[in-house]
Amino acid sequence: MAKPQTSGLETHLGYWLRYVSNHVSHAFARKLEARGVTVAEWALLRALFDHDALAPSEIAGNMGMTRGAISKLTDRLEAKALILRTQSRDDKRWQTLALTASGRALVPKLAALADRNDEEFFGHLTATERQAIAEAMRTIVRRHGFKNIPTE
Amino acid sequence: MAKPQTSGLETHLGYWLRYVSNHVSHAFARKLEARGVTVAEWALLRALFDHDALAPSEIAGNMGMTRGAISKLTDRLEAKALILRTQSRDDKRWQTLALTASGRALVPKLAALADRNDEEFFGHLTATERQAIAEAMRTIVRRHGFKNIPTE
DNA sequence: TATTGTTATACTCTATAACTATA
DNA sequence: TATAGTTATAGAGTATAACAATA
Repeated sequence: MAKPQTSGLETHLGYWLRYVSNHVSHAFARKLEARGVTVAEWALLRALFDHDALAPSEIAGNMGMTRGAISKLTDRLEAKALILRTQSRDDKRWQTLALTASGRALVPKLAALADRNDEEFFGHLTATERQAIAEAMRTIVRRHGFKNIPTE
Repeated sequence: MAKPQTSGLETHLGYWLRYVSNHVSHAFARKLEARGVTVAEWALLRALFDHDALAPSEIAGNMGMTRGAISKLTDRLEAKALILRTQSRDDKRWQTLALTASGRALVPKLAALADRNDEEFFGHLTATERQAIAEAMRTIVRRHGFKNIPTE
């Protein structure tokens, strides 16, 4: 009748999610490494692929990172010639970020790596299982009002 | 007929797991902060709760961390008087780590925080849903031979 | 030599806060 | 003053590698 007083690590669903997520993410990071980018850089490049000309502070809001973190991230991406900073004429405090030609060319290749990584870890699940898990995760995001794009 | 060439972030199950896992883990970290420990420290303390007198290199193997990382971790835990380092008599290269009285008293309180955190994020799911997700994760761990205990 | 634990270095991401330039 | 972007600092985590002590 007495519940165990001290639950173990493996009794928590959060433990299992973190366990798998860490490995999946690290495997993805190793794949991206061959292209010279990190997971955070991939997330930003992918965002610019759809919405070019975003301002750093907008990105900070979308991705749940601080402006300082975005500043360092864009430093690295600019040094790799994957994005371009442009000052706004109207308000010189604002910048807009956009992909360079080589940045835009790279994104589909990175997306293919993401596809391959997902297939590697979740390919054995049925489509129904994958959808059920994804839906459960989306529900949790909705219920808790998460605003960040994960970058780890 | 043509598949989209450049898949988006949200098309990958790995993205959703990382998204939710990061938030769940950060929420847990904030709860642990009130007790002055990190998630990595919690995982080590919980391991010692079951298997006292582990050697740092054994822990490194179990948790998938380097010996250097364990060394820093045990430095902090010893400074907080939660664990004790003891040199082995037989082979002076070996140490054994064990919980102090206050360390042992703390673990059940941390476990309660973990229970509460899990309930907060996954409590709305049915037992069947939770078990299905946990089982899917365990299967992935088994298939890929993961060896690390997640500490982020 | 091989192994244990420690230390040093470097990098990523996180967070806070001070700083500049502009409005 | 308020805001955008930068920079500095500090901490936790990762990884590699050199190191001393011991076997």
